Amino acid sequence: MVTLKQVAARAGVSIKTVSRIVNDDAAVNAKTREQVQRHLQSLNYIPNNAARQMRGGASTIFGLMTDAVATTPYSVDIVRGAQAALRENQQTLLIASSDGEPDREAELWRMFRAHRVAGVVYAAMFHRSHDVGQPAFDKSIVLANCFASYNDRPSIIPDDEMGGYTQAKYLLQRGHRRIGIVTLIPELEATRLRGQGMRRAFAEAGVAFDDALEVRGVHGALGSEFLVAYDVTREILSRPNRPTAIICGTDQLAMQVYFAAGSLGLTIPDDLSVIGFDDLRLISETLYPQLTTVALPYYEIGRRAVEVMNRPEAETSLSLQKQLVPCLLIERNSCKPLA
Amino acid sequence: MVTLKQVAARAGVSIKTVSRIVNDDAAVNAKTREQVQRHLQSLNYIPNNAARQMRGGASTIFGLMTDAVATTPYSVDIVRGAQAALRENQQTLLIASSDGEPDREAELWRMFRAHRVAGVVYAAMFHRSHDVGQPAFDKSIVLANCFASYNDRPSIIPDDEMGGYTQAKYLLQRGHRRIGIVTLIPELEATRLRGQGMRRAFAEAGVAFDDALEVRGVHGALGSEFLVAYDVTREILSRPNRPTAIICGTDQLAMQVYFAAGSLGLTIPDDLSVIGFDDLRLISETLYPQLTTVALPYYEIGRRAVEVMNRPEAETSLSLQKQLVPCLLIERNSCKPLA
DNA sequence: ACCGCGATTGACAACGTTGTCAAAAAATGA
DNA sequence: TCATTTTTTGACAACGTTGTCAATCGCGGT
Repeated sequence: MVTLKQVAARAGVSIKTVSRIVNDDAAVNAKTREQVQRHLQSLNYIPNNAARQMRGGASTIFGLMTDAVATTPYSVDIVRGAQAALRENQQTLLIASSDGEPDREAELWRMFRAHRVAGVVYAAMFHRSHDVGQPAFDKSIVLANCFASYNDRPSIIPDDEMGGYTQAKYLLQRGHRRIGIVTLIPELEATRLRGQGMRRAFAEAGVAFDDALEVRGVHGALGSEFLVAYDVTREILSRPNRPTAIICGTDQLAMQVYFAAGSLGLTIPDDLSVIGFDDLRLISETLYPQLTTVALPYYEIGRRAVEVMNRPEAETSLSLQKQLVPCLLIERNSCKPLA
Repeated sequence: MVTLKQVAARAGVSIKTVSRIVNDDAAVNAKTREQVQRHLQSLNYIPNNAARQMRGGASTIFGLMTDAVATTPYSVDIVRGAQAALRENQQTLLIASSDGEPDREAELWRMFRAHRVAGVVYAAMFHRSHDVGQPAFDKSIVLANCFASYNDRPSIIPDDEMGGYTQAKYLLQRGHRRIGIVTLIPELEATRLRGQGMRRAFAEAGVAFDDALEVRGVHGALGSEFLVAYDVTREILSRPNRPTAIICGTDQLAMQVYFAAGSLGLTIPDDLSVIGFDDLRLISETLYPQLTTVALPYYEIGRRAVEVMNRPEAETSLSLQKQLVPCLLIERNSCKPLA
């Protein structure tokens, strides 16, 4: 690799002068600058980051650690969002995934510290609580899609309560009263919050919430789930007074709801309205008819996480500790007002 | 951050001695070692990678550049595979995405060079041809999911020809003769190769290939596609002598085929067999009945890409220039032998 | 010609690490 | 005991960069 020294030798000036030009630093004679620049070009000089960092400058590398569960592929949008924010400042991302193993996670922290990263985003693939056991890490840590149980770290999470509220309100406003709910695993923070939001919407609309219409669409422990949405949906749709709409915990569940409805001869949205969650475009835009859903703002979460990290500590006031990112409605064709 | 110097001062030995212990290098007196180790622990020393690298050691950072189109979320498995391979050697990954912009791509190459990465994996989100315009880069570059048109770089790609062959053979072996094909955009390398593979399977089985049953399931240019699989499938299923099975270019297309079949009162797999491609678990395992499909080996592609990069140049013989990774059949419940 | 000034340039140290080589200490053999 | 070998340790340089400070240059004013 070409070094300043080599360029300096070729150009017949001192190392420092070349350095100045590279960083377009202090005043350099226009003529010299031009000369040297030519050599920089022709030798294809690129500054050595390691040397720069060692010299004491702020590191431009950030770390991103995920607990990577491959079942939620769109969560990588967190990474994309983070990269977009980093890009603005010419920073880069060292990424690694712990696969959920604590040993591996400790190893990664060491690795990040070895690289002297300027900060770390810890991104969970499910909205959940997570305690980063790294008091030794002196740089900023921001949690994305998860939060510390002691609330002692800034964290960026989706506003699931609002998401549930939005789902319910959308259907209630369109006249639906008997609304089925196919939920995710109750252990998930998301499930709890969304249920809360739905109940708030029902209360606001003055409609009684019918617990009997709320069923689990997923069974099994986290990590080894299996879907039962097809069966349970058939069941609630076969009841005497069947619901006119169904709220789903995931677009994936919505997919099974579509099939269950089809198997009973019900057409969406004419006979049944369906609303999803996540906006996995792969599904929501492919379903027929396309799915009205509430988007999980992964991209925005990643973006904000980096933004918070780049902000001077001072600004990271208490009010920013836990940032909620809105979950917005994406209207497509799977819902219909009740005549 | 704690340095060797600080540890040395505390332990009352020279910097070099501490260095030796950190790298459990030459012979060090057992007693000294133990003493110093205690201080290393208590001060929580972690070697500074930048300094190490500057000293001349091989860089442990690799670069991964993607052209990130968010529509194929599972392609991130390439990243996961790469990380798995890296992990074995304590190496790490600097990732960045060009978003398909050449300017941005050039910028990223500079960035990778600035960090003196030991090699770069260029991963495309679609199997396609790509020419890395970086002759200046002296480290190894491996293409993943894409290949150089001059074939001058090692590249790891899915064996799409075999994939298409597998799809067709699977159905032919089960007695299907009239087989519909819902394809991707013809511009894709994958489309061409799979078609080739299918024709090979038909020829081997002595069955005439009916071009009339091959239809496009996607319209529009790359990047702004829209699905028409639902409509075209309904069309071919409405013909007098309708196909008994359908081969899909994607699980996503298969999803629409399911809905098209349902809309005509056809049950899968009893009235129609369907076979997909990609094995997007989000879809293939959620469809009802679950989808038999051919897996795109993204994870393996990523793993091998790093493996090739870590191999000394010598071994990268010509035979390795273009590595095909097999696309294996994942058997589920969407196909049925013809009675 | 001389002085002083600003503009331009360069010598040198330092960042944290490790390879090289020599010095010091300990162990061995006579 | 002393010479010799072996083990253990440390001084120093170097990697590529930039901050500090001093040196040099050009030029206008006296």
